[in-house]
Amino acid sequence: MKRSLSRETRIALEPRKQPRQQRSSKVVDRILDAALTLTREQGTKAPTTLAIAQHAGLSVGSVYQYFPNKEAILLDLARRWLSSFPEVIARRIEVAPPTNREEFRQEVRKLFIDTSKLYLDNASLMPVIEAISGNADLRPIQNEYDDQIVALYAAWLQHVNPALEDKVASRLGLLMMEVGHACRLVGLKRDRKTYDLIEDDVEVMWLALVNPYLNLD
Amino acid sequence: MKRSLSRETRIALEPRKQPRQQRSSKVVDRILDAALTLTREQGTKAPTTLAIAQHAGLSVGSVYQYFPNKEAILLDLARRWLSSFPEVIARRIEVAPPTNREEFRQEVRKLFIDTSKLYLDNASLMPVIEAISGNADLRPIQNEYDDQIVALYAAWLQHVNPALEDKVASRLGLLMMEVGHACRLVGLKRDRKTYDLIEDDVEVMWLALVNPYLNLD
DNA sequence: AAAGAATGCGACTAATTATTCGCGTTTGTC
DNA sequence: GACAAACGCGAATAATTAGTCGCATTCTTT
Repeated sequence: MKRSLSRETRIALEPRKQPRQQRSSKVVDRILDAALTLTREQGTKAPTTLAIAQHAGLSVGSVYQYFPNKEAILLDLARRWLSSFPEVIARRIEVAPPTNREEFRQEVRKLFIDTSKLYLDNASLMPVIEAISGNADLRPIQNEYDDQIVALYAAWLQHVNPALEDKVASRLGLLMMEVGHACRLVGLKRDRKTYDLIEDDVEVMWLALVNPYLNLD
Repeated sequence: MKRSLSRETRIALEPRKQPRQQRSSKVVDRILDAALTLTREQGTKAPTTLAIAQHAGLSVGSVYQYFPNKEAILLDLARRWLSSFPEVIARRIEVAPPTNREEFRQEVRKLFIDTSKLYLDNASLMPVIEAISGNADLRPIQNEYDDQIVALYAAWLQHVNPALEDKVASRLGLLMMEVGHACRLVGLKRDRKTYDLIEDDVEVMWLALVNPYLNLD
C-alpha cells in the first residue's frame, strides 16, 4: 500500500485525467457502476480496487487512469447527492416566508417532501454514503457537507422566523438533519409501505421540534 | 494478517484465557484502557494491535494472551454498555402501566431519563461505539444488540398500550432508538448545556411520535 | 529454593491491498 | 497507412498490520 499521500494533508480527489476518447468515458461509467454494485453487495463496505477493476472488466491500472485513488471513486458516486442536498434546501428559502401556522406547516411539508425525494431517488446510493461515514479518511469530507446542510436548515428556519437566534437555529437544523437522515436510512432498508409510514413519523417529529420556536399565531 | 478466522463464520470473541495472577488482570485493564484512549484520540478509528500494546506498555504477544483478536478488545469495551441498554428499558416495563395522559407523559419521561443517563455516564465510550458501527466485521454484532433494544422499546410501548399492533410497536421502537441514538451522539460532542437542550428536543419528538398511537383519554 | 505454571516478550510470518510503471494495443488524425 | 497520443494492462512494489511462537522472566506452591 503506497499510502503516504493520505498522511500529508488530505486525500487527492481530482480526476487524474479527463477521458479523451469515447471508449474511456464509458470506462469511467463502468468503474463507478462496479464500485456502486460492489458496495451494495458487500453492505456498506468499501470494495477493493482489484474487485472494482475486475467487476468492471478492467485492470487496476485502468482504474488509476481516471481516479487518483480509491477514495475518489466512492466520493464521485456520493458527490452529486451530497451537493444536491444544499441546493434543494436553498430553493425552499427563495420563496416568501409563511405568515401563519397553516402556511408554516405547508412550508415544513414542502421542505420535507423535497428532502425525502432525495433519499428515494438515490436509495441505491445509500450504502456508499454509509461506507463513506464508516471510513476514517472520508468522514472529514462528509462532515463538510453535513455542516453546509445544517447551516442551510438553520438558514431556512431563520427565513421562516427571522427572530430565531443563530444558536437555536443551528441546533434545530442539526437535529432536523440527524433525525431525517437516521430515520430515512433505516426506512429505505424496509419495504416502501414502511418507508412511507416512517416518513409520516419524521414529519410529525420535525413539526413538534420546530413549532415551539416559531412565533406565529 | 492471519485473518482466516474472520472468514469462517464469525469472529471469535471469548477471552483466550482468564487471568490467574493479579498482575495479569491489571494487564487486561491496561489493554482496555489503551484501546479506549486510542480510539478516542483517533476519533472513532479502531487502533492497531501494536498501538494498543505500546500504549499499554506491553508487547503484542501479551495482548493476545487475553484477547483472541483485535475485535474482541473493542467489543469488550462496548459490551457492558450495549447490554445495559436492554436492562434499563426492561426495568421500565415492570411497573404498572399508566392510565391517563399525564401518567403516560411521566412514563415516557422516566424511560427517557434512564436512557439518557446511559449516554451521559458512558460518554467516553461513544467513540468505541462509533468505531464498531464503522467496522464491517463488528456491525452484525451491533445489530443484534440493536434488534434487542428495538424489541424492548416495542415491548414497552405495548406495555403502555396493549392494543398496539406488533408492527406499529416495532416501527416506533426503531425510531425511538434511532432518533435517541443519533441526537445523543451529536449532543455529547457538544457542550453540556447544548446536550441538555438537545435532550429536551428529543423528548418532545418522542412524545410527538408516540402520542398518536396511544388510546388514553 | 526448586520446580512448574503463568506471564511477558518481540522478531517474524503472512495476508491483504493500494498504487506504480513500462510496455503492448487501440484510436483519432493527417 | 503512418504517426502520435490515448488507452489498457498486470506483474511487481511496498506499506500496513493481524496474529504466532519459542524463549525469557516472574510468580506460586511446596
